[in-house]
Amino acid sequence: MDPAADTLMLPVRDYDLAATLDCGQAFRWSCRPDGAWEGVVAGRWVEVRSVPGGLAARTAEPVGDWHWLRQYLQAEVELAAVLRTFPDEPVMQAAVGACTGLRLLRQEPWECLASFILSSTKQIVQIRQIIDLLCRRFGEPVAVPLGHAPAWSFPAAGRLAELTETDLRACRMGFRAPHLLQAARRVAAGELNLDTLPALPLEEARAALTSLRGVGDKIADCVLLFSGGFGRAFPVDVWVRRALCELYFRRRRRPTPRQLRQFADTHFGPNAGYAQQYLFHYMRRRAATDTP
DNA sequence: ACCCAGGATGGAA
DNA sequence: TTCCATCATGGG
Repeated sequence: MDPAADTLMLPVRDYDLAATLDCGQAFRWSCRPDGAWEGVVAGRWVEVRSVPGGLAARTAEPVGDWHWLRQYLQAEVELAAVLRTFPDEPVMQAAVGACTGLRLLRQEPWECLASFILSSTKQIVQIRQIIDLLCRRFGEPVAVPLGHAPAWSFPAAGRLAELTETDLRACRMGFRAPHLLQAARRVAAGELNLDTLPALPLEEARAALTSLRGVGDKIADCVLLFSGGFGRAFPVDVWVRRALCELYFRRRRRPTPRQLRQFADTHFGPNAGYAQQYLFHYMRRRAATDTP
């Protein structure tokens, strides 16, 4: 054990690390053969593993205040209480039954916004590759355990703001490059303050985000749900649309985006975003296992 | 070769 | 309104 390392124990039950860290809400985690997950949060390398009674975390350097990780993992959330707010119907029962322990993280706003700007029409594997390239090129090296492979922070908005579109395109992000660049510049200039979004009503926060080029309702809701604490934000991507159409609109005409929004806003309750993540994970897992 | 991916946008029908 | 092409890139 590295003498410079620091550890933290988080008592929690119903926390499925694999489902949570690898379900498309965050893109920087990797699972080691021994089952531990490592990533970079708030500019620190960190390893998290499941242990009897909860989660155990380890950093490369001493940590005084663990708030950054407690905030990120949201282990104090009582999952059972969240699940109880879901509508009592067979679809949600099946979705919850398929992946107990799936949780929502509370991510850093800029990394979350930038990541989902890069997510449009990309598979999760590719999103991870793009973000990895971006961090290697423009992030800051962070301390890692002795002998460990190097790791980088997620580049700050101010760092990306000083780049050119060509620099970003070199990270294989294609037409998303100008979108990311504009977002970085507006955030760095203080024209868009991500830290104040959580205090706004959902509609206003969403409008602030969709004022960015390349950010529509779906990406905005990802940012609001995964980093802003908006429990009712409900991102509708291809998987969730598929879930809603197949599981709730079976015998009806193909719903318009407007109808889907209306349904999502009224059917799933105060933790609609949580329900959405269960549907997302449920559909993806089904697709992965059903097909030969 | 073809279709699809945690989309968004502007213009045509 | 709804439909459609386009954007860039890589996996299956």
